[in-house]
Amino acid sequence: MPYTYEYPRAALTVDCVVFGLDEQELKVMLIQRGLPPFEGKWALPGGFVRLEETLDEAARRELQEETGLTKIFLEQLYTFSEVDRDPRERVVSVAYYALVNLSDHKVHAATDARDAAWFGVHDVPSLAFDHAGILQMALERLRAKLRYEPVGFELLPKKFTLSQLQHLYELVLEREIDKRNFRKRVLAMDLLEETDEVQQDVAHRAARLYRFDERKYRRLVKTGFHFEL
Amino acid sequence: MPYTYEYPRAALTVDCVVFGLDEQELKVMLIQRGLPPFEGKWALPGGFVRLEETLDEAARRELQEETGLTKIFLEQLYTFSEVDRDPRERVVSVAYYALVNLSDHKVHAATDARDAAWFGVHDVPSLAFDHAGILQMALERLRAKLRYEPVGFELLPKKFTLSQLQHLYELVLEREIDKRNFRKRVLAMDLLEETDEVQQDVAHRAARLYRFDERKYRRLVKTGFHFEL
DNA sequence: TGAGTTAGTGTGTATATTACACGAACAGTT
DNA sequence: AACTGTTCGTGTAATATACACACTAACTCA
Repeated sequence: MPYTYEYPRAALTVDCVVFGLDEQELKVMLIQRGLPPFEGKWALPGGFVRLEETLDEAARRELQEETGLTKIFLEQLYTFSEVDRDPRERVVSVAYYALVNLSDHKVHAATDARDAAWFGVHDVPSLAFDHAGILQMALERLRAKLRYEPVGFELLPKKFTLSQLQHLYELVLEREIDKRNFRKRVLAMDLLEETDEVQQDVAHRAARLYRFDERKYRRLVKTGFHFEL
Repeated sequence: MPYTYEYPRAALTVDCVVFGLDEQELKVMLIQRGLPPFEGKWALPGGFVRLEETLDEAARRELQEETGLTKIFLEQLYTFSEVDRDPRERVVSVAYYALVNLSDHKVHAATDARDAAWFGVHDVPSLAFDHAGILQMALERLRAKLRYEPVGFELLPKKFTLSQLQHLYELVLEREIDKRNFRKRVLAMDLLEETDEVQQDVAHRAARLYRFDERKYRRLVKTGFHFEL
């Protein structure tokens, strides 16, 4: 069943840059393409937008279909529109970036992807389309956001230690942070709730677990509070 | 000449939020629609994206066609995709925001717009489509950017006084700023070049004119410098 | 020459940021 | 039971930054 229009139209896709945090590294999810163009190449998960869904919905649906990820942090990044970015025809792609914590979400490849896998952000293979550029922009955005919005917690389990949090900041921002000053600043914001639990199964003194109090954050924002780390 | 596709496609448009600065107020450019839907209503300038142009190019072309504005600061804002945002059919719109200085650019309405005019941002009429939401987001973005990127200069003439600059910050951020501290901070960044000219035709002591040194800014950014006001 | 208006300037105080090191806690090993 | 290895958790002093604040200078116009 063909669809006909008076003027030519670009195809519209979404692409997702999914970041995850591992003990040692910031990772990004890639899928190996099972279909042309760029068959066999690694690419960002994504696909065509349907007429009855918004872009956000399309991004979530594609993530679910291709990687099994659901209910994760997802935010629009930028819309890429170079005329020749897809060799087949004119395709405009709205890029999203997503944050997941690797301990809670196991990834499985599906449908039109041969395989899905995590790559260290400094160790990604050559990518299909203009996906390298999209990844680059997503990284810059993540680094910027981390400083003035509490998005980092999305990369950690619900309960985490202050060291894990610091480690995350060090990995993403690629600079060392002083432990005492970091803890002072974080706790001074009064957005972390101390739980009565500690880390399990570590071969050294166990660290206290904290939880990010998102309600409190939202309340404070309305009164002019401004997150900053 | 019809264009046929295997799957249905959304139409793709760009919409531009053009900000301008007047002595008293931050203004936004609106056009009065000359065609349905929303005929006669005020709306953001914009229109359909052609297959042979990028989104940036489309935004610049539409601005040129509808308002005569060229060579202005223009940056992508967000892509809006609510399924029913256009009553005719599915239309996805990529929003841009632009900054112009009113003294150098005179606006004239054209083509499919009945009229183009500036409105104070706190005094806009009811707008077509979801343009009120787009304007809202553009304002938030402008306020945020003003603080950590030197975009404010785009709203001023090439040579301006420190008072004009301060006035701009006060108008956009909607708070008063201490004169001495503001001048200290601005000059400490060492990005303004003092000209040997002063204001003309004022009925009081004339202020010195300054110029923003964009080259210097770009150079500094590469070495890790971070604008902040 | 006097009135009105904006330009231009410095200092002290409070607050925030930085740099920095060691004893406590716990698991595992001998 | 003692020892080893590892991470946890904590405070202070020095420095830098942010803030509050008021008067004289320069100019136009009546």
